[in-house]
Amino acid sequence: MHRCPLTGTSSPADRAGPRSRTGRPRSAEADRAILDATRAALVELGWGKLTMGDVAARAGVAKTTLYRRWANKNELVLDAVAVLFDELELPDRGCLQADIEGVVLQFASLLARPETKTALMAVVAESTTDEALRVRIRAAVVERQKRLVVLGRERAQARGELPPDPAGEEGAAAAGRAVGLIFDVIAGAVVHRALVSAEPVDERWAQQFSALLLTGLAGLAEAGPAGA
Amino acid sequence: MHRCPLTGTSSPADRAGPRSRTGRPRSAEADRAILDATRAALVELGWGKLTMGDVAARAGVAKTTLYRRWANKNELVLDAVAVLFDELELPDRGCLQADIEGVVLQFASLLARPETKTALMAVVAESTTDEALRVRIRAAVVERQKRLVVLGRERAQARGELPPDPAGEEGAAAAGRAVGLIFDVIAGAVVHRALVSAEPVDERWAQQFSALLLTGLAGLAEAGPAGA
Amino acid sequence: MHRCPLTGTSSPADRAGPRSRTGRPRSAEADRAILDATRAALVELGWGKLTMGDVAARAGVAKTTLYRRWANKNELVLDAVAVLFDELELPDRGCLQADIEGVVLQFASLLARPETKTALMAVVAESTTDEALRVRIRAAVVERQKRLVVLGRERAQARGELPPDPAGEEGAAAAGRAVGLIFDVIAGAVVHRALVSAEPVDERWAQQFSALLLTGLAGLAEAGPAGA
Amino acid sequence: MHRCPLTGTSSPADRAGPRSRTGRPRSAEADRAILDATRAALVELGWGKLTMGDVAARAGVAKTTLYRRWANKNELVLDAVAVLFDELELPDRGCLQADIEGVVLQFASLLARPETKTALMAVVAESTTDEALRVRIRAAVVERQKRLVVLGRERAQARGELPPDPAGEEGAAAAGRAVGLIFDVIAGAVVHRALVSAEPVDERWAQQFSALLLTGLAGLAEAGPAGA
DNA sequence: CTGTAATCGAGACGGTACGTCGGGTCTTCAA
DNA sequence: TTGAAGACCCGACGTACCGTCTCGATTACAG
Repeated sequence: MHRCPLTGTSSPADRAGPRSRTGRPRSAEADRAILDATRAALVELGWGKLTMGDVAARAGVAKTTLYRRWANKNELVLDAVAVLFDELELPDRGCLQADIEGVVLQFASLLARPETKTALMAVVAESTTDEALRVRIRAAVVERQKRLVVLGRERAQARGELPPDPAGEEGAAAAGRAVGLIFDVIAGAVVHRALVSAEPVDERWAQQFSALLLTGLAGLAEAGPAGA
Repeated sequence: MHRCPLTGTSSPADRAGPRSRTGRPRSAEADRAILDATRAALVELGWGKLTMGDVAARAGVAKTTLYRRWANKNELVLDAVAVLFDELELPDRGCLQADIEGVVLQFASLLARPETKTALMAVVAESTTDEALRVRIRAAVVERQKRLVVLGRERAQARGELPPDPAGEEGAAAAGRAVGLIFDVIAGAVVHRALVSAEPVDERWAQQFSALLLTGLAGLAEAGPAGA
Repeated sequence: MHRCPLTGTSSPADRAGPRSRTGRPRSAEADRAILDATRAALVELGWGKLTMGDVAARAGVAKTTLYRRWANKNELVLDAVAVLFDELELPDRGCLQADIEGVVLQFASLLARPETKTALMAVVAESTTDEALRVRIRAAVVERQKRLVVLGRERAQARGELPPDPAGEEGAAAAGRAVGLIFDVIAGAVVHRALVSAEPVDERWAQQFSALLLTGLAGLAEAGPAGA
Repeated sequence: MHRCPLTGTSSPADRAGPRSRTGRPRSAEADRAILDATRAALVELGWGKLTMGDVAARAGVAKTTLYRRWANKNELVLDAVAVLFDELELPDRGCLQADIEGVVLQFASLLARPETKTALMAVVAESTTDEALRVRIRAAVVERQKRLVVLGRERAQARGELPPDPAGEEGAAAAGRAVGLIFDVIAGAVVHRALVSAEPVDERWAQQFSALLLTGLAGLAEAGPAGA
């Protein structure tokens, strides 16, 4: 296969290996048009009814141009949706609970967008039988969100709301595990409520959840050094 | 339309509307064979490559027979997978934390099965553009799991690990919200770790997660009566 | 391959082997609609621009229905055009030369029809690399025309314009060779003038050609018994 | 358009309109390589499966280079095949019948070559819907062969086997018609036997055909002055 | 010896058709 | 009425060629 894995930042037009020195170069504008068209098609049609031919037509591009860049619908849609996760930020709201509430609501509003909600689950579903896609998801989605957790934790430690990371190699590993745990709890709870339970993630829920998590974190911090 | 919505317990062969009194009765064996074939196909092919024709061939049945019982692929797969959730139980392990750990590991091992993991996410993805399917999912999956949370909570209250539900209509509502929250946190975290982060849900993770949740619940119980 | 060779008379719907006793039978109307549509498309578009999709659309039929009956464009077009050769007849014009002129003009007017002219050469061209097609052409076109030559010869013999076939096995072989030769001369000359030289096959040409052939036949008949 | 019609003798590299005095000149070697590659591809693949890209690759040349010289597949293939007709000659075998037999066998052996047989019919088929191609075929194939007929006739007249052309304008016209007729009969019969009837053009057939034609010509010569 | 102008290989591009596959329906015959 | 078989319509798939285009790099001739 001549396509190489997405690093999470490179544009697809770059991904033709070592950039062949000869021949007509790939059109960067086509890249942009295709991704825009993909998002538009997701909004209108949803994952299930989105077709490669339709995306090509919307982008004013030949189908071959799509397939030259992406091996299949999964990878195209993932790339199209991944950039939306760049919008997530962690504004400083003064205290940890407010920060958590903020990120929960922000994430929830991202999931409320039709292109995100329909695409994300579908791509995860496909990734259960497609190792390459699983790797791409980690790079394009998981890592992009995890850094928010890392940042929030550091900020809370700076404020004294959480104890500093334990020293040593083992301490770093424990901190890493904590970040992973927290990330799965936050993202998992929000996604599950929004898409599986199919109930609204509103202010009240965000507040209750944040309270639960905050207390839990405090307990974890106490027990952590000894327990883990 | 001659098909009626799945209640979550009835067998598909029962669902032929007013049950015609004449003609050849539907084969119950066909039902079983179809659902078995569906699960087998999910394991081998995953959701994306599973086809109705293939399921019919595996089951030794005509496609007509499938469509007489299920309106489409989504509903068939959902029914085929839903019964797996009946395996989930809540054995009494003596204390709340152990109970939580138990249910987490049990759910994780269910999600580790290829037919569950690929089908669940796919069906949820489809449900974002299919209201009927969303309803079916609630009945077949969400409610089936939620009762475990309810049961666990009652058991913990009986043991005195959690305060009893507040009285009154408003108290019942608050209790309901708490169940929903806890359910989304547990199921969401496990699903997210298993499928999105794609990392193992092992004893250590289950223990850490349970500790986090337990502390959180205690805090919630204290603040709950006043705060919510 | 599940398709069997054309016998020249059977309808394509019959050609599904031993006629499976089960399942929905093939639509005879679809057969007719497809062949009609093929001829119409040939007239409008010519061989080169005729597409399977377009034929299907004209016939109000799915592409799969075409492919279920014919393996490719060549075979479809051949079948569609072959029936036109049934129109050729040999009216008794009283003497051999007049009969020859008649058949020449008749064949020329058949070749003047756009569907015939574009299709015939194309199919012959393809047959140079497709043995199965070559067989089909013999059955559907060559044999259909050759019988006219046989008939004309018999009639001329009855009139005493040509000597009777020599007796014996060898005589029959010689007669067969003569028929083949005459056929290739007539059909070849007309096709070549019409399509390669691209000049009109009019009364004058037909008369000249018939005179040439008639004299040649007389000479052949004289020399034949001894020379061949 | 910068391409001019083929005269039948010019090399494609000459045909760049007013021949710009500046810039890099076209590679004559490329011309040769392309035509060779085209013939090779015809042999291996036949007309139907021959592709421009494949020819370019075989010739070690870019597709651009092909299209700079030939407008399309038809014209390229025609040019590639046309030169083969230059091989046809008319060796003096002493008498008219022998000359006819010679030319028939020679033409038959040319048609037996796979590149000729597949290309000739295909190009003729295309020419039924392409006027420009028809003109090209006349120049590249028809005229090239017709001169053999003219030559053979003159030789036979010199030998006294055929009467001399009648004098006057009308006589010249009649002679022209006779050449055309003879040409279509010879070429048509051979092509038809070889490609449509798909039977061998061997010595015996050639001899029988020549006898037929010779007698016919004699009769035509007698009747001609009066009848035409 | 420097510019101008055409060529060359390479390969991306917009199109059109291909032949196949899957979804879901319909038709026939047998049970 | 159900069930197996299989034809049907529809629409998308991913591929293959077409003929065009844009690159960077050559290669001639003109000044």
